[in-house]
Amino acid sequence: MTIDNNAPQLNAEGAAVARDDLRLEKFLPYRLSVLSNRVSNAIAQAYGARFHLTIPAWRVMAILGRFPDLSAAELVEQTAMDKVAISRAVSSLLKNDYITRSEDPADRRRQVLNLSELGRDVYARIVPLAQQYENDLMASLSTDERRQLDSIIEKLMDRAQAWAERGLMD
Amino acid sequence: MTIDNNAPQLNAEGAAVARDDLRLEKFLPYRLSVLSNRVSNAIAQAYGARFHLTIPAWRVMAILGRFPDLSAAELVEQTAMDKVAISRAVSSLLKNDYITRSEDPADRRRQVLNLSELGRDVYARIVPLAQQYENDLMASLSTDERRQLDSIIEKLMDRAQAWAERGLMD
DNA sequence: CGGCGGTGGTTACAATTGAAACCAATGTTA
DNA sequence: TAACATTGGTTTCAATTGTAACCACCGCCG
Repeated sequence: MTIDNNAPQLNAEGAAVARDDLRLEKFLPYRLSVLSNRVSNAIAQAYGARFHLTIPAWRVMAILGRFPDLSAAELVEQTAMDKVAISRAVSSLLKNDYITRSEDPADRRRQVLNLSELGRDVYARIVPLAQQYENDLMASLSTDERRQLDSIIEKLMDRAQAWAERGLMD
Repeated sequence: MTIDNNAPQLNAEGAAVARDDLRLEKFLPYRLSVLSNRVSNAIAQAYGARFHLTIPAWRVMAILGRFPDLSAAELVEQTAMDKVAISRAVSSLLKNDYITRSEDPADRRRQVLNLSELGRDVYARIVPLAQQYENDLMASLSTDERRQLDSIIEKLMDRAQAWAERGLMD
C-alpha cells in the first residue's frame, strides 16, 4: 500500500474520523459495478430472450466455441466461474442440445465438452450480436481511449487479483 | 448504431457465420464483469465481516452519510438499486441500529431515514477503509490514466444507459 | 493388491435476488 | 365526497446463487 493522502484524521477525542464523505457516484468500485450490470443485463436480454441462455451458459458456449474439447475443470480455469456454476450451465446446455458431452476413455471422471451442431449455429448467431454491442460501446470512445481502457483494465485487474490472493493489508 | 466492420459473412449456403471467434478474455462486457466482481467482493469482505453489512446495506449508509433525511424512494433514485433491495437493506440496518426511521408528518406514507449515532460511527470507520481500497486500485494508474478512466467510464455509462432506455436497435 | 489422499463433477440446502401482488395513504376527478 | 388512479413501502413466492457435503474415479505408497 502506497502513501495515503486520504489518511483518516483524528478528532479531539483521538477517534478516527473520515476527512470527507464518500462520494459514491465517484467511487470507482461502485461505478464499475453499475456499468458492468447495465452492460451485462442489456446483452443478456438480447440473447437470453432469443435463445434461452443465461449469462453463465453463454459464457460456456463462448469458450467452447474457441476452445473445443474442454472439460468442466478447464472451463473453470478459463472463465474464473466456479465449479457449480459451470456444472449447472453445462447441464442446461445439454438439455438444450447446445453442447455434447463424451467420456474421456483415459479418465472416466473427465467429460469432454463441445458445441453441438445446433450449438455452433447458435454461437455463430450470437457472436455478431455480442460484437455489435461491444462495437456500439467502443464507438463512444476514440482510438486512443480504447487502447487506454485496455491497459487500464489490465492493471486494475491485476491489482484486484492480488487482493484476492493475499488480502489488501499485508 | 454506427458502421459495422465486423458484419457477419455469408458462407456457401448463405447462412450467417461469424467472421471470427469471440475472444471472451478481450470482450469488454466480460472483462468489466470480472473486474467489478473481484473488486466488490474484496471490499465487501473487508467491511462485511467487521460490521455485518451487505453491499446494498453499505450503499444505503454511504448515501445517507452524504444526504441526510432521505426517503426510501429517494434512495432508489440516488443508487439505481431497486425498491425491494432498498426495503430489505433498510430493514436490516434498522435491526442493527445503524439508521433511524421517522414518519413524515406531512405524508404518512413517507419515512425519513438517517444514520443513527452508531451508524455515523460505523460510516466514519468504513469510509477510510473503502477509500483505502480505491486508493490502492488507483495507485496502479498514472495521473493521466485516472483522468482518462474517469471520462471513459462516463462515456460508456451513457451509452449503456441509452440501451436501457431505447434498446440497442432502433 | 488394499488403503488413502486428491481430483472431476454433481447434489442438497441455505441465503440472495427479482417480479409481482399487496396494503396503506394520498391526490384527483366528478 | 365517492370513486379511482398514484405513490411509498412491504410481503410473498419462485428463480438464481453460493457453500458444503458428497460420490465416483484416479494415482500413489506400503
